[in-house]
Amino acid sequence: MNVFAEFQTRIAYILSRIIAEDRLPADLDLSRFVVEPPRDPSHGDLATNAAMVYAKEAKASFSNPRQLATEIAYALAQDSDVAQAEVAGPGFINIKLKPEVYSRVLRDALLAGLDFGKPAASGEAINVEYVSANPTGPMHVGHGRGAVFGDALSSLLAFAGKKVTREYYINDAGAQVDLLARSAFLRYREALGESIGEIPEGLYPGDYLKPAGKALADAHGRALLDKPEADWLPLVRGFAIDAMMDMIREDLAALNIKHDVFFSERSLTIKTNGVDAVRSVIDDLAARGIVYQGRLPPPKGQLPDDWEDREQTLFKSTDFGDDIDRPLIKSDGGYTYFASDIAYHKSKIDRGFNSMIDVWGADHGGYVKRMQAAVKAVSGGKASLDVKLCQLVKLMRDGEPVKMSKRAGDFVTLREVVDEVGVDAVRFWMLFRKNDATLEFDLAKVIEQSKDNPVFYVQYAHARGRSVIKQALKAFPGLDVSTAALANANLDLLTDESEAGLVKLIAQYPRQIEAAALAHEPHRVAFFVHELASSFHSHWNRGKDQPQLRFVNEERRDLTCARLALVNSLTLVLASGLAILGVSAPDEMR
RNA sequence: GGCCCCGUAGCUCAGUUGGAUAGAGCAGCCGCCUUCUAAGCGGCAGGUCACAGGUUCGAAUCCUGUCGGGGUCGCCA
Repeated sequence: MNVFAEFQTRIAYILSRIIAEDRLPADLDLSRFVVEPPRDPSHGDLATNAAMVYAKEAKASFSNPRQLATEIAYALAQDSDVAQAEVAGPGFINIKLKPEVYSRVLRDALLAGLDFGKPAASGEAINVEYVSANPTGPMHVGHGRGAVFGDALSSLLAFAGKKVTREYYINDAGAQVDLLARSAFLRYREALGESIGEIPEGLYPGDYLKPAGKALADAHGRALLDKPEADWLPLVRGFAIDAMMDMIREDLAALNIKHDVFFSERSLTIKTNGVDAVRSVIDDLAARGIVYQGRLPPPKGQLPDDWEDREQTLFKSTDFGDDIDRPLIKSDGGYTYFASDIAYHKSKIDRGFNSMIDVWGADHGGYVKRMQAAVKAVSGGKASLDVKLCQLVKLMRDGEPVKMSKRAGDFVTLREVVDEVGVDAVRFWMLFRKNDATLEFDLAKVIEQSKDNPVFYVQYAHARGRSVIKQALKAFPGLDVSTAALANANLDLLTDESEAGLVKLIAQYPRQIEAAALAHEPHRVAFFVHELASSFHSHWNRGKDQPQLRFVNEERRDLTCARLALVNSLTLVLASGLAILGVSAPDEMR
């Protein structure tokens, strides 16, 4: 039950009656106004700006917004759930609900359990592509942010009733995987006892390739040593990519992240009937006249020293909102990354996704417009692509940046960080920030189990709630604390203002979920559970000075049950929110 | 130079898609454990929402420009 959504509907109905009387235009967009909690709680439980939003359209029949507001408020006051509806300021309508509405919400939350706040499933298929780190080495912290963000966003959307496919795009087709293969081949020779010396500049020097080299030696003995590169490269490449993907999957598993689909870029360049998927898209677009041969102006600012003005195959992305047309074929005749990316997104569309989200690093920001242009072109405007850019992670320790050696292979891996601070802390910390703001990740702070750390703060609230229920069982042995039983408690006994505040916050959960899912912003869930935890801790502490407010009251079984109902639904909402974030909700923290 | 993101309290950040008197947490100061977990709570102090215009009943939020920080700029991925 979402009281905000319900009143949105009821107010829309009131407006439609006014429309029926020809006092508002028939084509009024009834989704323009909002119903939200007023910033100042003394204003009531709900506030709507409906009268002000439609001020212009109302001019003909109403002398000012307040007059329209007065009429809506009058109609609202007849609603059996409304205690009071009054006009304030320039035309706000403040609504006070009858207490039993909140009893209903609470009962609803208990019975729905972890499904509370879940809207009716729309079943819309949505593809979320995230991580997509190159299969050339272990994941670093920056990858981790995108991974956690994409995973939480997927969970959020799934909770909001979408059919979510979590996808990983393996960049296994570029020059970087050939370098990987050469690097692995060196490790192979090393495993066979050769002294390989320093890894040459440009290859991947990390020790993580040693096991792959060893495995190659075990599988092929000395058979590859004397062959020319052209003969061993595809084999070693495939082998090394598999090894790297296994490693990346392990890194992801350490963060409880799983993908449904691993999509290989290389598979797009495999020919069936003489044509590969990339060629086929280019041909399609060319047939429609939006791929052409032409010249690009040289880039502004500093000119690359190897700039060569030449005619090339261009996609007319300017027709679809991009600033410049984009090349599809490299000077060596291979496809550009963009070309295969068009084929890749077409594959998503062909697989039934009209709604796609890509999670990228901020360094790919310049790529967003062309990709969206391509999706528009390929789908004929039917499909939409939202790109979420995750900003840099600044890794710190005690306020000092963690030094990362320039020499590759010596960076701090995601795995090291997870092992040091734990999954819950990494995930929450990365989600407790908007994706497009840079993230300061201080290992010392993240690991600190204290008030300084929002992870433990929220988890503690959950544990504390569970503990209250345990304590209640001591005072009332055999008490039925199942959600079904608690839903039957006399919830009207929750009359204290601070208790009511908690219930009202719980009532906001469905609305927060809806907004977060709509905006593709999982951080809102993190902030919401934090706020809920804060209100709970605050209320709990009131019981210190005012023992009559404590949850467990040995003389009042009925009151205790009502309060346990509150605590129970509160822990359910915390657990639900934390589950979306992929953070555990422990029953105790000692 | 073009494009994208950011600029809110000393620091790290929220701000319900344009709403009412801009909020948290740290850091600072003053309090609270014979209390269902003090991993907690209450209070004080802290602001020209970078700047200047514009849009309207109403702007931290939208538009234009300026300044500052970051990213990116044919064939890398």
